[in-house]
Amino acid sequence: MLDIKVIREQPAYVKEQLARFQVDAAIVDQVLGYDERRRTLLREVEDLKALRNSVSKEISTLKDADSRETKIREMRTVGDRISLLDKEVAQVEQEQQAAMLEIRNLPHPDVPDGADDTANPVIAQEGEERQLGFAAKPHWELVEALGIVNFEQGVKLAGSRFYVMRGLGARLQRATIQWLLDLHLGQGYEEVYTPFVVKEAALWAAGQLPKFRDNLYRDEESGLWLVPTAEVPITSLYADEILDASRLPIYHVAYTPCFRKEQLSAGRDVRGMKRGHQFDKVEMYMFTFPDQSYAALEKLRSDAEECCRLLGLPFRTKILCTGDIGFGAAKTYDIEVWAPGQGEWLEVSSCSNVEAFQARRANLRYRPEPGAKPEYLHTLNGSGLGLPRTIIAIMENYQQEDGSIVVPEVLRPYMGGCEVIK
RNA sequence: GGGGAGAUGACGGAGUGGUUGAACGUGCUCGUCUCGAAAACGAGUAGGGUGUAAAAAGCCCUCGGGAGUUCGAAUCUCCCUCUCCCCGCCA
Repeated sequence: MLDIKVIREQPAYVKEQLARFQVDAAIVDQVLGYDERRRTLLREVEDLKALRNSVSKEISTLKDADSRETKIREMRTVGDRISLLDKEVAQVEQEQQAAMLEIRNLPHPDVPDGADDTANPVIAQEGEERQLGFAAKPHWELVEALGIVNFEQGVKLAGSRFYVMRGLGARLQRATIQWLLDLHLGQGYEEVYTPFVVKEAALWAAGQLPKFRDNLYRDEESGLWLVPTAEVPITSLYADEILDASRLPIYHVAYTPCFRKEQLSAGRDVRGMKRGHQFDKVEMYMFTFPDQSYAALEKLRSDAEECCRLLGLPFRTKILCTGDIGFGAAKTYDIEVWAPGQGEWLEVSSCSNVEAFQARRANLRYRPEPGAKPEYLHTLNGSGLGLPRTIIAIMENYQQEDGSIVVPEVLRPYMGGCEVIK
């Protein structure tokens, strides 16, 4: 959510920035209209309440029954007017809030214009689009031959876009999660384990709602939603709280499964494990002072890149353009790893500074100094890393001509010393 | 699933219709005292909104959440949520 003060004071700037996302300026005018009306109503109703309060006090001291009756009758009328206005205020407030929740975050000056993901500039790269000395196979062929992933069983259990991992495949996944968590612990993150279902409010706070409603799984009976990313529960970890400045910055890392309906056109990304309705992810998340969030974003990015580097995967980092950056983000880096079997770069991490966008939605603040007014803090999130794609890249990069897969050295301790999956 | 108790400020804990945004205690901050500390004493210590160039003052709202009664509600009524205890059931 944007700061209403910024909208009020710099509407032209807000409109201009939103225009870069093809967002109609009308929504800004709409918000301004609600805001103006709300404040007008507020002034009137608050004056009346002040009147009522003082007269009520007066009534309690009046001895004379007649004048007492007169005042009470007067205040009855005032009370009616107040409840009428109160309802109007509530109505306008709700409309204003609803409109505010629809407005995306404003981009950081670094964010370039661009139509879609093909316009994201590459800003760093380590490693090449490596060619193996033989015909590289896509991962779905490798895993089927090795019997470590079973796609049919996934379909049998839950339908398309689900799969079952088994044996060393399952273990490779578990090892990777474990290793990633341990790595981030060493980078200064505190591990959290959260519920995998959350209340609706958490989805609004994180900015998943209203936009991604159709992509989320929900249990009607309990009103709980399956998390699409650990970012959602972590954002609300401290919602409605005022954190002491001494606690900041807070860095968290969490493993969760992620559930997304991903209603894509049939035929797109259907092969293999690249895009399922359920996948695992290790997520990094930061709560920082506003003036430190961009330095934190660089740490986040470098911590994510370190995962790729240590796994020995060629990777490159892009900065997302206006056509690709997410709803809540002010600036985002995507990290992609090379998958020689499929012959494409796979996005394994997305690191974003959302500034105060989520903090406002989650009512998440800190107190700069004892006695000072609370301020919204900044939050950042970054995958470190997304699992199936990391595993895909591992399998496709470490495959050998005979179809076996060498286990990256850093993962071997987590695989009981296993060096090759064959 | 059945029965009972409760939800007040950072914490403990008063308060059952009229200067109670809230006694009292603890904690915290500042000051006095002290060589320094402790103790003692004094003062201060919620959030939001509106207001303002920005502040401040003033005003409004907030005693789990919502609706209601009333001139006036932390105090009365209804609904919801959550917490705790007992019984049953089950991983």
